Amino acid sequence: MQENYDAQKIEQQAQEFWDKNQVFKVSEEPGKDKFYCLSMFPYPSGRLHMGHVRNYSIGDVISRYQRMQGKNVLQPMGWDAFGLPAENAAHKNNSHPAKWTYANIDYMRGQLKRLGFAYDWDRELATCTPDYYRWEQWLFTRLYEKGLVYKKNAVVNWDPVDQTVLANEQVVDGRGWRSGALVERKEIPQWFMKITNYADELLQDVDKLEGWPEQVRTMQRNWIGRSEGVELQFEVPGEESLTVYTTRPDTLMGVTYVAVAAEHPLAMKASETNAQLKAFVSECKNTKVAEAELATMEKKGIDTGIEAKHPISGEMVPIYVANFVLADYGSGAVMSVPAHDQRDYEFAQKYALPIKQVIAPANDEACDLNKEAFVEKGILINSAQFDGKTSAEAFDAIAEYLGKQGKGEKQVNFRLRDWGVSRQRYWGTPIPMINCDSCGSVAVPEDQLPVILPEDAAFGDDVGSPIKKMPEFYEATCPKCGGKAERETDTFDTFFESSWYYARFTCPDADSMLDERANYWLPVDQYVGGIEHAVLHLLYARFFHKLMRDVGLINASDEPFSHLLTQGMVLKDGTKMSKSKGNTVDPQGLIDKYGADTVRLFTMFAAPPEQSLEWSDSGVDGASRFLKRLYRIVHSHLSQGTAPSLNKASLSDDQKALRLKLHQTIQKVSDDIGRRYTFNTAIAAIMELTNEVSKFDDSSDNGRALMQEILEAMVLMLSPIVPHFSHVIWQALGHESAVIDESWPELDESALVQDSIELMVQVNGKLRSKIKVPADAGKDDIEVMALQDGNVLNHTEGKTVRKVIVVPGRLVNIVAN
RNA sequence: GCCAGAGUGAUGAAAUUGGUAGACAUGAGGGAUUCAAAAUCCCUUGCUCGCAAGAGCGUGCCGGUUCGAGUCCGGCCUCUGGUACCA
Repeated sequence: MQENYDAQKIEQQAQEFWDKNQVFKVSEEPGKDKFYCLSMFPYPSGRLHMGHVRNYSIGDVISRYQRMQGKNVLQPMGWDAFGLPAENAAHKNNSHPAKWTYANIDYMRGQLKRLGFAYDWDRELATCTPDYYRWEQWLFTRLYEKGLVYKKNAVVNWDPVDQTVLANEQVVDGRGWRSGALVERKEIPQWFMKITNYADELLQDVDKLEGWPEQVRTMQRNWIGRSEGVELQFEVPGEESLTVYTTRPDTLMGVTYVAVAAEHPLAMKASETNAQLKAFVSECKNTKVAEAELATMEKKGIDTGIEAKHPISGEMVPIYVANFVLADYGSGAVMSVPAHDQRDYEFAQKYALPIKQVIAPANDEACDLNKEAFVEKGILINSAQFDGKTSAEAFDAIAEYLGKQGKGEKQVNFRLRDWGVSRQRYWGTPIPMINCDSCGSVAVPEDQLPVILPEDAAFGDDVGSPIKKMPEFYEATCPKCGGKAERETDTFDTFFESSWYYARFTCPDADSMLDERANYWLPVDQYVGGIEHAVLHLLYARFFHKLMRDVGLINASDEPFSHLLTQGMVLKDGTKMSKSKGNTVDPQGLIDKYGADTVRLFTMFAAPPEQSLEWSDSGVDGASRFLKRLYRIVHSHLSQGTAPSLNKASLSDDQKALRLKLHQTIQKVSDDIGRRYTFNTAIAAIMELTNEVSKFDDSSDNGRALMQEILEAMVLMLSPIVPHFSHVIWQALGHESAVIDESWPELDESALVQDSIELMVQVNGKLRSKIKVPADAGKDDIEVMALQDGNVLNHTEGKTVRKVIVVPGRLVNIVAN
């Protein structure tokens, strides 16, 4: 063994061994417990950033730990390769998205290999290859046949100067980021997937996800947002009735106006003869298509001059056009009850609309309608025949009344909207549809798939998707009538690709979307990724899993990910590290300077995985110091020759104490890595043990034997975290085998037995002393010992002891006054 | 706005089920070693008072529950993520 720790050399040596012996390659082994550990695959943005290193280190630690538990572990890696940044880079560099993407993949693959992650690289996939995306085109056409896909108009951000659709992040202060033009909302036809058909199942199955963090389950539930309410109609003389949905039908008698979206047909019609209204509708066009924008902007509205008839009272109420009503959600119209809804209240105050109280507080709750709306439930007043009913009773009574009149009925509603999958971009999967003048939308037949994205498209500074200007791409023949038709030039939302990659990894070379191998490996046992994906990506992947199940591709599971670890963000200067913010720390420099193991160790040590990690360059030194120190300890131990075997029966007190520490450490580290996933405290425990070991100077046979036992256990426990270091040290410690094939160290319960333990003694909840008691001491004995303690007597003198609380193994609290 | 988190020394953090607040590490200060430096090793390090023993205070803010609260409850403040076309 070389005297000094040379990370670069050791890491090269370990990696050559892994490569040569193909140790990460894995196949189905029926009869052996499988463990599928997946880290969210990266978008190939150029270089790895610290968030990647953190994410993949976590996944690798879990994978290697599970392998040491004897599991058949699958850990794959691939590339989420379609997306907007590639197009932006292509425009900027006058290059091509494909070229940029593939170059990034090559570079980043090298970085991942350099970090020593135990991936089965034979399963690598990139979503921008036809071999991959053809199967989602195939699924889409199947779903079209099943009626789960449809086309409708939806609003996008439109840049009137560049004549292109903008992503929300491309809209800065209401203007296009390139042109600076005021962005307009524009309705265009787009493809949708009926995720709402699965809303009930997606919601109910959240209950099954016991291996998920509670916060993510809550976010999923809230996002789906099931509510029970009533859908009802307001007649509009001479026009179509307005349909509205409310979760508070008990407040129906308090409706004083109705609001519709600017894009609503009624608004459009009224604005034809009303210049002021027309100007307002036009102004409403200048808001970005983002919920946060709509929710925080100043609420404005204008009277259409049209009135609607209240379905119960028959009174006429004004119809307003309001900028906060979503056109493509629900019916584009809402009823307003200013007395019992805060937003309606503020709107009514602003436009001097009547505020009619119809709910009185049931208890002594505050209700001052001069100050704010009363939003709690209560007892109905001013509601004709419904007066005196509770809100709950009125809910049913009003729904029943409306039902009899044919003006409404109870309805379950979801906040979740259908998934719009069309993107007006180039670098994505072509949507496999053909538009025929006589047949309408026709799916591309299976034998004509894949629809290949032309990678030779011209890509200059001209914005917009080049395939929209490529006749050789869009000119097509209608599969139904054989007539001239046009191919869809929109591409899929990139969430499409990331919604099923986890399944494709089980059979990346299958000549169908999935084959039987999927049922062996799925579901993913442990999924690891950023908390930013807590809602959308995870929901879409759950949806896809159910879709693939329902077309018969998966039969053994209803959910894709049984355990989820949501890794916190790596922050720099208090904000997310990301390429778009330009505050990334390049891990490459650290790897070059310290080696992969130090970078991995520091990343795991700096914070628990679920917590955000504020990056600081200092601290990496500490990780490096620890490895050097441990290396020196091993070197010095080995320089004394081969250690004899341990005689457990004749341990000295010091040896016993150190062996206790060792097995306490094994117990803690096993729990921290195996159950808690708190790698930082696992490492801290090993560091503590190292500190004890370096104070231990004992060259007796049993001393050296104990040292060997400790060093071997430490190397095994560290091997998931610093695998190169551990690979080399393990062999130096005299083993022929590779550490990656070893089992996790075993706990010796007998080493944990202690004769006496220390208890804290409090007087009135304040720590006053510590006492040492026999491990098997009874409560009464402990109480007596505590009360006799010198400093305890100082604090109880002149007082009466009222109560003594003994918490076994922990503390004694004496209550005295 | 809404949904979900977070807030503890100079810094990253620990405290797992309501039971020693600050483990482990960084930084800083002091010392050893060295011609010198680097590296390494040892000691000190929440604040205040005290020679010391020890005492008081201390986990974003205000209040509550409890023998006991960083942890539970109510109300705030600040920051972070998501908010359906960034991924």
